[in-house]
Amino acid sequence: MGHSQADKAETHQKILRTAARQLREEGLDKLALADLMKHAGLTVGGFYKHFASRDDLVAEALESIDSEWARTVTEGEAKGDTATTIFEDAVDRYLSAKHRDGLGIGCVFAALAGDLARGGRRPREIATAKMSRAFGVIAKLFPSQRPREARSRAIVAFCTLVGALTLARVAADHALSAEIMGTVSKAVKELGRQKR
Amino acid sequence: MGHSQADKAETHQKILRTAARQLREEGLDKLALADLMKHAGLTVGGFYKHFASRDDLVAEALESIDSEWARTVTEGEAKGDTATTIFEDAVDRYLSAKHRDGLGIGCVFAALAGDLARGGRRPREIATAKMSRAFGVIAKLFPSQRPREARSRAIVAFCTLVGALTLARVAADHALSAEIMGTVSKAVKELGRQKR
DNA sequence: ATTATCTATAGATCTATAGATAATGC
DNA sequence: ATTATCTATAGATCTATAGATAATGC
Repeated sequence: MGHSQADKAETHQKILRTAARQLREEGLDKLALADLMKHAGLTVGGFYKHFASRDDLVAEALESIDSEWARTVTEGEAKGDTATTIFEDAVDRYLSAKHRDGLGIGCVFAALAGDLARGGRRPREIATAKMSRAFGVIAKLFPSQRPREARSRAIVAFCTLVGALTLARVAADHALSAEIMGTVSKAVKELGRQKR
Repeated sequence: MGHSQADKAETHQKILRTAARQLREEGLDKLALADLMKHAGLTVGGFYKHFASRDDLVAEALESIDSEWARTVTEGEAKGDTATTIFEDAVDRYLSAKHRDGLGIGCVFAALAGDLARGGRRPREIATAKMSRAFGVIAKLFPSQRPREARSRAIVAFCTLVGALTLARVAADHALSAEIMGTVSKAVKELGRQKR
């Protein structure tokens, strides 16, 4: 049982990582603190030395989830990929069976947008900032388009991807789920290829 | 305090209507039976004369929510509107401030897709059937397109609309919320106007 | 006689706190 | 001395059920 400041910081991060996953898997309201702490290898009593309230945990955990889009772009640029290649790789990864079936490590909007829409001001503001950033990152991947067109298409692409992944997760029918992902993947890639 | 069979059937419908609204407003898991019955003008004790379990209520309530799309099409055809007009009116209504701010009487997917994705088999199967029907209804509004194209575009349109409304509800920033709805509205209408 | 509704409550959650224990760090 | 963690629990939920009451309908 370590108690050093370094140990505490590590514990804090461990709780956040666990919460970030469990929130997306279970929903904003269903995550239970005792269960969270158990998954983090701790007990519930220690929780309030790390967070002033459950709401604070949720806010910090949401903040800690960073966009895959930004990471994908940085990696793609390091490899020298074109913007189109980077965008299409990101779309493939977004609309993959792995992402569809991996709620806990996936897109925060596909997992939690419904909860966030009903949520308090703070979670919604955190999510809004992430959304704006995503629009910006995607728009930059449409360099052959005029800036205003690129932003519009980025917004449309993002809404379409989030809607498609969410609905593919709802679809109880495997074939329908795959059809949604395949169809939308093609359509969204075309948005990125448009000139003008 | 009436107890006739007719009264009971009326009470049953009243509970369902109330639940259909409250489920969308609060989420699949947060609706509380005592609160539901109170909103329906009753007390919690009577609940289990109408439903074998909470799960049964949720399933029946989800079933009872019928798609606005089908109704819009029937009404439009009665007025003699063209398919394009019907589609674009429906898009305008879907991406309106009224729909965005009226969770309880709006699209079941925009309100509950996240919850449904995590839900049990039964709610998901009910939702899947509704989703398939929506794809079919929208595809028929694209009569100038070849059937397979029309279906693909209908799927893309529906995913885009659901994603856009959900994200417009999340956006804490009014301008951003309006930008999402306006941008997506234009783009989705273009999908309907394409020939080939 | 049957049953739709009511009041009341048992049992199972879940958040937040109290108090004990054992390690850190001045 | 301070504090990170533990065990235990108070108080507030929520689902489901028990038993009383008052109306229906054979």
